[in-house]
Amino acid sequence: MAEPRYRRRKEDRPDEITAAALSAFAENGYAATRVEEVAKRAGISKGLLYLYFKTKEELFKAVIRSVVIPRVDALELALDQSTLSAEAFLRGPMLQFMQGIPGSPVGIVVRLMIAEAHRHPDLVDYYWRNVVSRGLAALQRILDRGVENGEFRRTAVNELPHLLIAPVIFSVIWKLLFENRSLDTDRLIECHIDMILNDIKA
Amino acid sequence: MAEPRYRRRKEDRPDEITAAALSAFAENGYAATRVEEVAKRAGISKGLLYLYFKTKEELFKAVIRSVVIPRVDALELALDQSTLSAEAFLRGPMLQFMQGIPGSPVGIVVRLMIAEAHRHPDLVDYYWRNVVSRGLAALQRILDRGVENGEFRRTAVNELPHLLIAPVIFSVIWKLLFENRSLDTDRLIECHIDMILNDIKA
DNA sequence: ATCCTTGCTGACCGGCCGGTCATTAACTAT
DNA sequence: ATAGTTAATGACCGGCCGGTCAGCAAGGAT
Repeated sequence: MAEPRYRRRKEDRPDEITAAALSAFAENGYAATRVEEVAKRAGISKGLLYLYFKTKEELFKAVIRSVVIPRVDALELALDQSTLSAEAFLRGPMLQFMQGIPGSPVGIVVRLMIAEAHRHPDLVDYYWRNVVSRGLAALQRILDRGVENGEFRRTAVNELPHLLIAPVIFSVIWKLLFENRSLDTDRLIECHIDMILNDIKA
Repeated sequence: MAEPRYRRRKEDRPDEITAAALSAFAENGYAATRVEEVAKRAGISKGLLYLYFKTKEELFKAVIRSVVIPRVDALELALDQSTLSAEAFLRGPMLQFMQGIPGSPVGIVVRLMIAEAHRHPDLVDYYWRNVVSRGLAALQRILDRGVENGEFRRTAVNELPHLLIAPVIFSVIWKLLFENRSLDTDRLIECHIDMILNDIKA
C-alpha cells in the first residue's frame, strides 16, 4: 500500500502549489504552462488546485509574492543591522546579494514580470510598492549614510540609485537568454560596483 | 464602392504583415496575440497571412529580424565612417544611439525575446550571431581604438563591453514595466557613460 | 457504528485559436 | 473573348486548456 491515496494537508498545500508553479513557469513561461501540469508537479489534482487559487492568475500572483518579498526583507534587515561603513557594506553584503540574484528564482520572476506585466497592471503596482520602491529606498539609505559620514561625495549616483542595480538586471537577462555563452556575471557586477565607488568616494 | 474588395500587392504584403504583427505583439505579447488579429491589422484575411508565413512562429522570427538588424547595421556604419576620437564618439553618436533604444520597437523586441526565448532556441542563436556578438564587437572596436591612440587606459571594461550597455537594457525593462513612474533614462545612460569615461580615461 | 464535515478527485464542458482548403475574384497572355 | 494563373477569402476543423461540479473517501465527533 505504502502511499495513501491522498493526504489531507490543508496547511502545506499553498506553498507546495506555488513551488510547483514556479518550477513549471520557469520551464515554459506562464502562458504556455497548463494548470494541470502545475497540479501534477504538486502531486494533486487540478480540481484541488482551484480550491486554493481561484484562477490561474491568482496563482501567478502568489508565485511572484512568495519568491520576491523574502529577498527584500532580507536586504532591509541586513542593512539595518549592519554596522559596517557604507563602502564596506557595498563591497561585502550588498555585492553578495546582487551576485546572488541572476540564476536564482528571482531571475525567473523577472522574466515572468516582463513577459506578463501587460496583462496584470495590478501586479505591477504590487511589485512596485513592495519590491522596487523598497529596494531603491534601501540603496538610497546606504548612499546617504556614506555621504553623512564623509565617505562619499554627493554625485549624480545619489539621485539615480538605479545605476547600482542596472548590471544585475542585465545579468539576469543575459543568463536567461544566453546561459551557455560565457559571461562572468559575478565579475561584471563587481567591476561595476568598483567603478561606482571610485566615482563617488570622497 | 471606393475601396476594391482586395488589392493584389504581393510585393508589399510581407512588410505590411510584419509591421502589423509588431504592433499587435507590442500590445499583447506573442502568445496572447491571435493570428487573426494580426491579419486584421494588416487589412487582410487570415488565410492570406498563411500564404506568406508558414506558421505563427515564422512570422515571429520575421518581426524580430525586421526590427533589429537595421539598427545594428546603422551602428556599424556610423562607427566605420566616423573620424571622431573614441571619447567623442562615445559621448556623441554612441550616446544618442543608446538613448534611442528604450521606447523604440527594439524595446518591444527585447521583451518578446525574453518572454519567448525558451521556445525558440534557434531564434536565440540567430539573435546572438546577428545582433549581440556584432554589437559587442563594435563596442570592443571603439574601446580598442581609444587604447591605441592613447585616450584610454586598458582596464576591466575592455574585457567587459557589456558594462557599457547594461543601463540601456535596464532602461528598456524599466520603461516596459513602469512607464508612468518617472525615470529619466536619457540621464541615466549619460551619467553611466560619464562614469565609465572617467574610469578609463588615460 | 453512524453521521457529518471537508479535503480531494477526475470526467467533462465550452470557448478559443492555429492552421487548412475549397472557392472566388482579379490580373495576364494570346 | 477566353483560358490559365495566382492573389485572396472565410468557413471550418480539431486539439488544447481554463474552469466546474457531482460525488467520493478520510478524518472527527458522539
